[in-house]
Amino acid sequence: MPELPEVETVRRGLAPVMEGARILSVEQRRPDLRFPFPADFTGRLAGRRVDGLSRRAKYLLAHLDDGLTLISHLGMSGSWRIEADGHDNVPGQFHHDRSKNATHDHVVFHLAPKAGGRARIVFNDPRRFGFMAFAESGELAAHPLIGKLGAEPTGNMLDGALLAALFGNRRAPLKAALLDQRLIAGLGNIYVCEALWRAGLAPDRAAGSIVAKSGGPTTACDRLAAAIRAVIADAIEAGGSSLRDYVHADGALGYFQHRFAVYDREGEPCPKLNCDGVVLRIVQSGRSTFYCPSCQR
DNA sequence: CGAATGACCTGTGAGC
DNA sequence: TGCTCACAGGTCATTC
Repeated sequence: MPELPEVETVRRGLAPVMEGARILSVEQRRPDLRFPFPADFTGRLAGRRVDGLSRRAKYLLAHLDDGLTLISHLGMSGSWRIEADGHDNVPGQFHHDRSKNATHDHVVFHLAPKAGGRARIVFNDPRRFGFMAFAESGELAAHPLIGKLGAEPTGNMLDGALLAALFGNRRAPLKAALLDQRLIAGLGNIYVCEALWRAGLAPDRAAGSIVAKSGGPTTACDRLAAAIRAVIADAIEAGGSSLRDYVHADGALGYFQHRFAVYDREGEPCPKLNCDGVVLRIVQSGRSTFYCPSCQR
């Protein structure tokens, strides 16, 4: 369920255990997820120390002490969980109650955390749309999965001018343009719906149509950029959002925001102040879009 | 090149 | 209870 905020939340959950930890061994329980695992996957990880854990768009990046980067993606249903390993206690961790069956536990990392003790982190993914890959030392920026990603929707990079430049004369609907990871990287179906609602823009408008010919003080592109950043920042702050089978890295469910302004709220009143619209569901390029036809134009 | 479609895979909830 | 169907937060490959 992971869009950027969920991946960032996972990163923050994993970092205290993974960063500085030595990888003792890795269990790989099947030959592939969405793609085959890299050659000698477990062999290249065993014995390495994790220098840092970062994120690019929806990719989680583990930087190893020999320069190798482990790239992982959660797909639609992937999750990580942390468990104590052996009899040692890992400080601050971690239940493994969760009557979750282990059927879809595909990869297990056995770690010696910096803080001491033993931990294991487990990658679970029922639908197996997730995957793992390596970027060789020095090749991360040009990696096929990473190199063509667009702007991060966090921080100051994303503003109205950038959106105007990206959208140009594109005829694709706003919804499709915002989902295109080559333009902005990290938005998914939920946060695109939410951002368009916040910006008051209809999802089926051509992306190019919101680019002002001669700009007023605040253009539609400015509003949209601000809305995207706010939606993402709020979600990261809330610890990400979850539905159904998403599991927080430390197993803490119920931590997340479960309600959205328009996403999955077909037929409900638009929550915007003084708007009497009703949330509509339409299908764009095969995926549900939720929006308010009254205040999104 | 941009845009639209199907494919990948399992689980869940709704409706009968 | 059990069956079938529609649908699910992502990306890639193929086609026009």
